Amino acid sequence: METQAAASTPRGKRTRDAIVDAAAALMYVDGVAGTSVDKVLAASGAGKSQMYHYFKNKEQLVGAVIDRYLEQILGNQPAIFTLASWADLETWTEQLLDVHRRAGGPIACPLGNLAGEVGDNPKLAPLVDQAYRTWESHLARGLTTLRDKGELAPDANPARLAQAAMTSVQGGLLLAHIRHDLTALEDALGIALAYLRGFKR
Amino acid sequence: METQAAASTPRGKRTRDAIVDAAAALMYVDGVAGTSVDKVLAASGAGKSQMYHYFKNKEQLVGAVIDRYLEQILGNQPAIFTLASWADLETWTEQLLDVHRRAGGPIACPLGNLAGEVGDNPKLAPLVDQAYRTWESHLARGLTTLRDKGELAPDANPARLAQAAMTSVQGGLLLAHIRHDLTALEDALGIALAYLRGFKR
DNA sequence: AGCTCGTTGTACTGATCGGTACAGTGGATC
DNA sequence: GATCCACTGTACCGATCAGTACAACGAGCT
Repeated sequence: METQAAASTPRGKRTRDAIVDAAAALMYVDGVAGTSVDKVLAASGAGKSQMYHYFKNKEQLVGAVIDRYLEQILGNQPAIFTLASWADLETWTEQLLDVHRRAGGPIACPLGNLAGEVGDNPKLAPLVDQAYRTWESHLARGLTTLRDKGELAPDANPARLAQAAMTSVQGGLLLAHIRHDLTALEDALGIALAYLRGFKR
Repeated sequence: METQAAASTPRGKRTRDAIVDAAAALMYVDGVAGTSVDKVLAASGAGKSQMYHYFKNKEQLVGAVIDRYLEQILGNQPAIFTLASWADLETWTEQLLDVHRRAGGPIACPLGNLAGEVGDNPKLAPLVDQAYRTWESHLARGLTTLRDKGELAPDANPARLAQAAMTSVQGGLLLAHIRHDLTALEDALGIALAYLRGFKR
């Protein structure tokens, strides 16, 4: 048993989810190290035995939180799953902005927040990396669709363009975060879209 | 005595600097919360009484570290102080890349790493914000120079363009960090430069 | 020499950390 | 209704955390 972290009962699944949800919410605001296991359990109403029943250690919990973040992020930008036109790309950027316009919490990407702290943790860094790659792959797939439909130049590289778009999203969110001002993200997305349109066919 | 953190003797200054240097290096890799005061003191060879002689608490040490990061960053891209032509801008991006090409440590912006963790700390977040604004202001000043020389469109907004460039730098560095691959930064800087050149006159 | 004050070393404290031990409990299955 | 096992509650552990107490040092000044 290496991975552990399974729940075989509906009740167990609910408890496990509650722990991950509480951890995700707390770590979004206070960071990984700033969120103790005890706080997570207090917030989720679970006991310590549950936590260590489902997770080998805190690191593994953080791993589950990273997965949860990816789910939340993609769930907040559903247009990314069906990108097939330039209008869809605009819709996608609008969804991205809307998430943070209705922001209750801080303006920030939960994965981006983790990136600095988790940085070079040998167990966690690959998980963050993978999450970003998954996110980006949806973008790349959409751009490939556009290219196949002849709306994007045949020599355009969807993977590379997708990475460029991701850098804009992340940079824009980072600046918007520390400035408490969405303008940085709006501009960054505008520039990214303009750049992509440069490959319009 | 609110700020404390002064050294009035050469010896004291050396000790204080050693503490800040050690803290800066450790926090770059392990993050703020992951770097205990004890580790900093062990690495700097100082004792606890020194630390609390020069800093009221750990938070204030982190404040000094943020300032140190800004000094290091600007010191690594001296072209930013004398931007006066399009060639200077290219030189600047090259310096930015060179820093991380000879990287011993991780590919990352120390301020960007902090951004996620410090996030919404009421004392530290403003310091990170201010550091970024200072950094960006040098860029804006350079763009203003270009505009005044007639090499940039008169209606171009240097502050806004500078912010756009910063988002590219930060986004590129974040992706390059988690991918251990400078390509993301190279592309981001290339796109940023191309965007700026769109306002060339 | 003696005084002063910035500076230093070491020992300590109470709180909190991640993680463990262990005795249960409750609902499904036979 | 006995059994089984996933699940739960609580008490506890050693380590480490940020921060404090306090006695001493040492260089410049008079």
